[in-house]
Amino acid sequence: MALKVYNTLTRDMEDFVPFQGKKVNMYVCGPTVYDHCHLGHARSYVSFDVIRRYLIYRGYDVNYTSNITDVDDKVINRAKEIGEDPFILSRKFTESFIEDMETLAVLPPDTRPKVTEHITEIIQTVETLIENSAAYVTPKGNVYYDLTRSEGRIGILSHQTVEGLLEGSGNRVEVEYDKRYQLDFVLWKSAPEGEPGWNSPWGWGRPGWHIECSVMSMKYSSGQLDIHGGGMDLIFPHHEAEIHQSESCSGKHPFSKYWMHNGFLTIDREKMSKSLGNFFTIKEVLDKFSPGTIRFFIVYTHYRSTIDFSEETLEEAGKARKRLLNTISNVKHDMKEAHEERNDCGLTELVTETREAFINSMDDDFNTREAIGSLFVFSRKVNSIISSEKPGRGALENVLRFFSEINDVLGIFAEDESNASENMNNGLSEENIMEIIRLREKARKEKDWAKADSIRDELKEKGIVIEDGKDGVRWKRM
RNA sequence: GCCGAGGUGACAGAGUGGCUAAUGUGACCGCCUGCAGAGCGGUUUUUCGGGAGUUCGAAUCUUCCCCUCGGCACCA
Repeated sequence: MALKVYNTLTRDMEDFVPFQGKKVNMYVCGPTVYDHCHLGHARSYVSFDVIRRYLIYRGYDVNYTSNITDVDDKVINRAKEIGEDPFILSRKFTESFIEDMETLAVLPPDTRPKVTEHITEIIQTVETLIENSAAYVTPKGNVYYDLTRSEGRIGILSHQTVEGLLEGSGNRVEVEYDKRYQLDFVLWKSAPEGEPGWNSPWGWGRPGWHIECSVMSMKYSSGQLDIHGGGMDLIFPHHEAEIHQSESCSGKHPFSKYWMHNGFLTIDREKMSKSLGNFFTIKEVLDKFSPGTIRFFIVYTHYRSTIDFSEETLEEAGKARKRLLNTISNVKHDMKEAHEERNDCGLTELVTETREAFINSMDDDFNTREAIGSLFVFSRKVNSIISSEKPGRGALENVLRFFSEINDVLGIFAEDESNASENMNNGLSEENIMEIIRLREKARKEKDWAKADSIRDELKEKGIVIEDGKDGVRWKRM
């Protein structure tokens, strides 16, 4: 079965066939860094991270670019509000963003271009557009894209008619703009001296929002993309503007072969966004939930569906994920006592079956929900096998290797957690813990329950959970 | 106004023509246990917003109706 992808451009499921063989140029619109990123951003970048990882898993050579919009009216306004230098502000939030992505196990892009480092190229591109008579300069020093150049192609991505678009924009005519046609969009925006900006052939100013993505995506690919991604809110006007600009500039069609858009994250069914003020930053959510839980929460939903955020849904995700983590830790535990003998107990076949199911689901437009569903089945079966039979070392290793293979794609089993019982952190070494557990065992033998329980409580406070089982005591870090 | 998404068991959420619909949470039972928690095993929902139709057969296709939600140049 071939990999299928939903393409916003055609509104259809399509077989994924890149322009050239196994090479995939992928670009995902990055954040405007005027504040800490919120969970909605996490949703987008984690979703595309999984898509990227899966393509790699399937043998594609992925070149992944994701930008940082580090100059923009929002950045400047925010800086003004709090009396800070806009460039210092954007650098600070760029760092915050990168830190969040690392925490959530989002692989760093191959290239992470910043707008401020591409001003020359942006100006060149705008010049090219003017030369191609696809753009015009106004007396005020603004440059607009001339949409009459895209006659018949307006609404190509948003699937709206010109009338519909005009009507939609009717209520909010931007009077301060001096464009010829209501739907024209700005490529270069003149700015008063003293405001952040750059010199250009049209005077002091800044790039418009859309042009940067065209410039950077084309620069770091072969001029055409296989996949262009972003949040659904970017479909119009941002991504559509990119199509017009890029194609007018390069002459290559299509600018991007596949357009992929992730669904929103809502709170009480309302879109989480900065402008509505109903957002939680990634850092805020990290105070209450582990990175693994947050990532699992996102990956557990199909990337195009809306996810409604609440503490309950995150808690549920955490519990669900724990089931899988438990199997991993159970298998690891058994490995210690497993013999070399080749007692497979059907595990190898189970792994093969599950891998097949996983790939089938993921091939279907990255259906992570269904893919994870098959992992739960796998998990249950493995638990069942290891609790009733004694599989050999090789078979257990095979299971662990499979989990790690899955983790390469989904990134939901952070090593530090699944490995918790192996490592030492929070002040207590394994030795120490074993020592304490021996003390408690002694107390238990003497039926000194009070003492045993108090030791248990004490360990719990330090984040160590004791489980009295059939064959001895197990412990793990929370 | 224009465009779009969707209504599936207590909840969340897969499934888009065919064995009385995954999976997770919850609930219940059992195992384990000094107790507890955690863990493990099992059980639970004959049902897919409503009507009509197509079909040997539909949650899945067609049509009508009802309802919810999102986008429309700030936005992941």
